[in-house]
Amino acid sequence: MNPVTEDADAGRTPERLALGVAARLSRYLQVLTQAKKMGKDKISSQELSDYTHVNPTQIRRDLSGFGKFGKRGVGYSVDGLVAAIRDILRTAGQHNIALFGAGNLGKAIASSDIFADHGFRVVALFDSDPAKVGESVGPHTVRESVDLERAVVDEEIVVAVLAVPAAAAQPLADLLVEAGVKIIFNYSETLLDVPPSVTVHTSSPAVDLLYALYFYLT
Amino acid sequence: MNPVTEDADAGRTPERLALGVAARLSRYLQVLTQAKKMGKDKISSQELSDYTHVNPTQIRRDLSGFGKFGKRGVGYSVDGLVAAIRDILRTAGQHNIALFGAGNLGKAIASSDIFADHGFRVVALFDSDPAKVGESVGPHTVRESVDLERAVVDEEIVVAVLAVPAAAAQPLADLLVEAGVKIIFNYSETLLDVPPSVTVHTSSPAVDLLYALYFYLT
DNA sequence: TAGATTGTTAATCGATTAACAATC
DNA sequence: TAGATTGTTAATCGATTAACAATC
Repeated sequence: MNPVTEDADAGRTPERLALGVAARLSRYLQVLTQAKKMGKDKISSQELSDYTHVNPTQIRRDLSGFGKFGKRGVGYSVDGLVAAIRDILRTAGQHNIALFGAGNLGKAIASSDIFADHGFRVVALFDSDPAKVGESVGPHTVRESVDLERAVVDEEIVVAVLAVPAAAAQPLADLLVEAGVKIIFNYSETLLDVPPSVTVHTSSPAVDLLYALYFYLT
Repeated sequence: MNPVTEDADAGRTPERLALGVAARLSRYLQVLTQAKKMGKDKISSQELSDYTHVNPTQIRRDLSGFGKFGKRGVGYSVDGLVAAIRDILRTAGQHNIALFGAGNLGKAIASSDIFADHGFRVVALFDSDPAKVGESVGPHTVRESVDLERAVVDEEIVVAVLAVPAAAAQPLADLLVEAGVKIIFNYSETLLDVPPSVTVHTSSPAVDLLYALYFYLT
């Protein structure tokens, strides 16, 4: 039940998705992945709305722009929708991640399957502390950052996840840019300066919390 | 140099901010906090734009709706703008957090100052594992969850941060709702079912990554 | 069939941007 | 003064929503 039997995508979506649509589709995907784990087979736009806080009409609208994925009176097939959204986002494949920092946060990420569920595979774990090199963390062995440039090329690493102290973040980012990494996921608080061709996403739980708090306090 | 000398806010912003505005103001605040750490005194809308990827005109527009915080030809005072935004978001005070789970992730959060920078104070660290109770993590001592309900009331806890295994998340959320917690910050992958009066924010780095990847691949 | 839920329209609302005078 | 950057307007564009026929 492949939702796209012809290679018609190039014709249908010649341009990028609007930022908002891409963000929402990613969120639907997360909920669908969890719903599947919980044994759900079908899901309605109303249920998706309960978990994402996106208006159900808008969910149907977002999806219907790309095809008719639902069944009236029934809802959407969880598997079918996962496949459809992955196709729309063109992120159906496997993507390799390098993880930097084997402290508490690095270990937490390396041991979790939060990335694996979405097709991201941690293929390397680096730490600058010689005492940590060689240590085992989950399925990984901590490596020296000296291998960095070769690893990026050899292991086709597109994304670097930074779980390092604030002071180490910018120098490391510079090395990563030079090595050809295109997306840096920054868990430190530092503001990173990189060329425009590289995307930095800084994780900021405190910002999310401020935002949630505003709507609680008002 | 208090940007709001009269208590005119009630008159000026009788309603909630639009969702987008509140989200963006939170992000400006994060950048400003970091800029201050880096010793910056003044900042322009262009610089703010470089770090937030928000259009500089929109930044000025967002801010000018609440007052004239900048100086033409100069920019914004970092300190002044931090105070102004905290005032607009009404999150100028201290807010108490309870943290659940003293595993790798819980330890990482407890030791970080990522929340402290924004006025959030971790006042309690709980773990259900008796072996961990009593252990020291940064400035905290791991407590038993039995104290939960009393702690929420006595220590005025508004936000609970969940760094627990997926299987433990929903039962814990049920307890927290009963104890009167209003905001749950969920670091597990689980979809949590809570009453409408409680806000759940599920952290999903993989979703953010999918989103970033889409714009890299296209 | 009866009930439920999608797909889609039409209308509104808010977000976004370019441009530029005001002014530090 | 000259250069820079804000505050603000006006015009456009996309997001959001209610409503309902189509149909499973």
